[in-house]
Amino acid sequence: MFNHEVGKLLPMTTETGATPHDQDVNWLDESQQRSWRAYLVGTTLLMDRLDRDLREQHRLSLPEYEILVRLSEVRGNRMRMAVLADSVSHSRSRVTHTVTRMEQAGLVTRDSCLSDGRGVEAVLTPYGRQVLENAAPTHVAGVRAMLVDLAADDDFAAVGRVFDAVADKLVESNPALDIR
Amino acid sequence: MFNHEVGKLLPMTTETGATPHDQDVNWLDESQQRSWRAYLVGTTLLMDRLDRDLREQHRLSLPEYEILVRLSEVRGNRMRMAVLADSVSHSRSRVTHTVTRMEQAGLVTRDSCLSDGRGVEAVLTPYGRQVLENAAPTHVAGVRAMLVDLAADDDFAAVGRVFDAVADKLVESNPALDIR
DNA sequence: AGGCCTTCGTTGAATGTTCAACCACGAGGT
DNA sequence: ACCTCGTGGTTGAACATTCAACGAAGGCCT
Repeated sequence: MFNHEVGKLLPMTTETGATPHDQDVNWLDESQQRSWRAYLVGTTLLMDRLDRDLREQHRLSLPEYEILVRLSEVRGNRMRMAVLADSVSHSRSRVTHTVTRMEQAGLVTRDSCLSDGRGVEAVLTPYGRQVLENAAPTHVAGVRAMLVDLAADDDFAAVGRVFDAVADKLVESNPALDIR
Repeated sequence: MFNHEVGKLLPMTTETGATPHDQDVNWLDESQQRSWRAYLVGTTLLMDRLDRDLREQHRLSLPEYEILVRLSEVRGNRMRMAVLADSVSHSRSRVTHTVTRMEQAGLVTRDSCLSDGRGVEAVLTPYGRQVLENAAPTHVAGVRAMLVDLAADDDFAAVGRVFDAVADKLVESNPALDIR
């Protein structure tokens, strides 16, 4: 018998039935599925919105904003490219491109690293700091309005725990290769 | 006095100090900041990884996979483009492009809608179903290993609640405009 | 029938991201 | 000094996404 209804599964579960090596798959249960899908669409909409707000109000993308924040937090307002990349969890290539755009916009400059001939540091400019300081209030307000203030404190703390674990796991299992 | 240390704030909080209209900003507290950042990097790493796994093992991107799932779940395995777009929370344009690629790969076909001359339906092909059924177990295993099984049941349920609220809020406040 | 407004979906260009290849430099061994 | 290897960062092309503009059809009103 041929099963045309794959079943109500979240973006990933697909209770098949007429498929190769099945029933040894550990599908998500109903409630897990709902949570997973809520997370998927919620995250999509949220990131989309935060990015849009920053762009419209400050001509800044979310990834650019994150880089400005990282630079603003360290002493000297300068960071090696690789460290910066790790800290935002983006590929090196991506950070190179992003920093190039930010450099053209006057938000940062590049400076070669004295202690290591290969190294390059991204440096926050006064203008970059200014843009960040203008953008930050808008952004925080958005994060509150669309996320933090919608959740019970305990629930939001749980989100923190869960994704801490996720990040640990994924940094851990990072296939030594420059996987990114 | 000029404040060079912006302060330890999450990707968004930036306790400024020497800035325009400050202190009327409702910054996140320490714990909220940690949660927010964990969520940001965790999500980045997680999506990255799930996408990579699908690509390497099944020549399928995560957005493509989600579309296959949606189609597989609905009666007739066909869906209007707009409904599909809403269900995955992507822009119509994006879905148009994605479906075009998927059509070229033989995963879906397009069919014009009889009841509405403007309408177009995406239809899952048998091959598309096959690819989905092959990919699903891998994908679910990934979702479990990098997320679900790392979290306490209560914590994961909390994630569901939080992002349900987020999605509701954002669909709600959707500026009537075809914002996407 | 005509006109106006909206929604549906597509298009192509601009923008961002990934991917593979690459060069320069540092580290360790001989 | 010389290899060899790994790392840091960049490059350009391929690929994916966004954005603004558009044509086609439905809905409504007169």
